[in-house]
Amino acid sequence: MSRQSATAAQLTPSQLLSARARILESAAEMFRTHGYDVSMDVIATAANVSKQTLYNQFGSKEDLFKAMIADRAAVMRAPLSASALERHPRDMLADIARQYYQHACGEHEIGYYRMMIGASQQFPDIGRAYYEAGPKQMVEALAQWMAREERLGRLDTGGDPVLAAEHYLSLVAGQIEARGLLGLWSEMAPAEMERRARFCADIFMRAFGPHRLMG
Amino acid sequence: MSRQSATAAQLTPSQLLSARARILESAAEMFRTHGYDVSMDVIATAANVSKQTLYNQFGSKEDLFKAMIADRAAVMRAPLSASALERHPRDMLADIARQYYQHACGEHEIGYYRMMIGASQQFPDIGRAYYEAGPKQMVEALAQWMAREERLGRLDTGGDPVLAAEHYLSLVAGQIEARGLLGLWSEMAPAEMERRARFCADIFMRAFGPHRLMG
DNA sequence: GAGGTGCTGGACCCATGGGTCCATTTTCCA
DNA sequence: TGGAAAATGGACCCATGGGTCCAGCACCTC
Repeated sequence: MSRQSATAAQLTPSQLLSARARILESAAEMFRTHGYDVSMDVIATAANVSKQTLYNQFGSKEDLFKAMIADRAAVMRAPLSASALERHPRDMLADIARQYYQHACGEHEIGYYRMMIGASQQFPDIGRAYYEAGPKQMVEALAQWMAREERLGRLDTGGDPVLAAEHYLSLVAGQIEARGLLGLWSEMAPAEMERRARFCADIFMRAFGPHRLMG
Repeated sequence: MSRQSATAAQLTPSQLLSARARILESAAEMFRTHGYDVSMDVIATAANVSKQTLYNQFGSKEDLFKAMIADRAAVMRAPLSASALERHPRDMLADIARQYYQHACGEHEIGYYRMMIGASQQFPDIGRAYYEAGPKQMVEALAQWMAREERLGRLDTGGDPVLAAEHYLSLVAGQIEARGLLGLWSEMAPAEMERRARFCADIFMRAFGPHRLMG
């Protein structure tokens, strides 16, 4: 009885990866969709791997989970493309919002976020790791950019670019993220994304633009 | 062998409640701190009740959980006190932020929120119920107030008070909530709360105040 | 082709936990 | 005060799931 992978014509892309990578990929998917409660059997089946191999590669469920987190963290990097830094702040900000709406608030990413939140109760260090690999990186990158714009006289954050950056990201994420975490999917249309992105950028510029009305 | 409750002098407050209320209270606490995975034995012990009583009152773990949600939802009402509606918007807004920082973003409330997020994966209808009993109520109450203020000429939300209300709440919650969900506790000092509350109100007024600079 | 290495699948062990049962005790109300 | 109703606690059933073991098979290297 030859295994599936013996029939070369039917190799799916994931089967071409090493066993370890394949396991990590499947584990991420299973953890994301089922939470930490997925059984190891399910993960093994999804990875098209025997349970024993799974335990050979990763000593325990906890270890597998942590390895997967570390693997995912590497994927989450480079959130703010350093390109096009010379555009007008309003355009840059709107673009950040657009990117967020297109990539970061879908069922996929929110699923990971939800999983991290659940896991951070069981494994406290995981919450910190996720925060520092994800949200914190975005805040810092944005704050640096804002500080630069402030020196150029194109923004006025009142000397606290970090707080301003946090506020902008909160503005963008808004209730969207909260609704997603609770499983309420609103299926934003492209036009709606565009509207919200512009709205966020406008609001921010009104509050932090160079010609502030009041001190 | 007399039971604890027979010695009247040592009755704790929770023992004075009816069995059902006591169970709900303990269940909420256990679910909050341990997630949905707490065993029924632990809940029964915490409620100082036998397992059988627990199953007599609530048919199953799932039913108990849902009953607890419903019970909690009733507690979460009345987030925006209707009093003092005639104050200056800036003060009103700052006060909302203050209330949030003092009550809604502590370990306790965030714990419930985290639990809901976890549960909404297992029981999809719970996410909606929680959202509608909690965040949505706040958004709507705030939006109504904003619409009123707009008619009075003291705010200018551009005709979308709901979006403005969502934005203000996002501004207030900001990264605080995200960090709390991931188990990162920053222990905000009162002075810091005050600073953030004022900052939020100021920012909002700059963007949505009556004398807007640009359309 | 011999032999080591590693994978497979499937049986297996055992702790946990949802849920039930029941003999006994407590409580409550007539 | 007596009896029904409800609570107790502790044994019990059984499904699930983490983790192990093992006999066989595939592959790779010398």
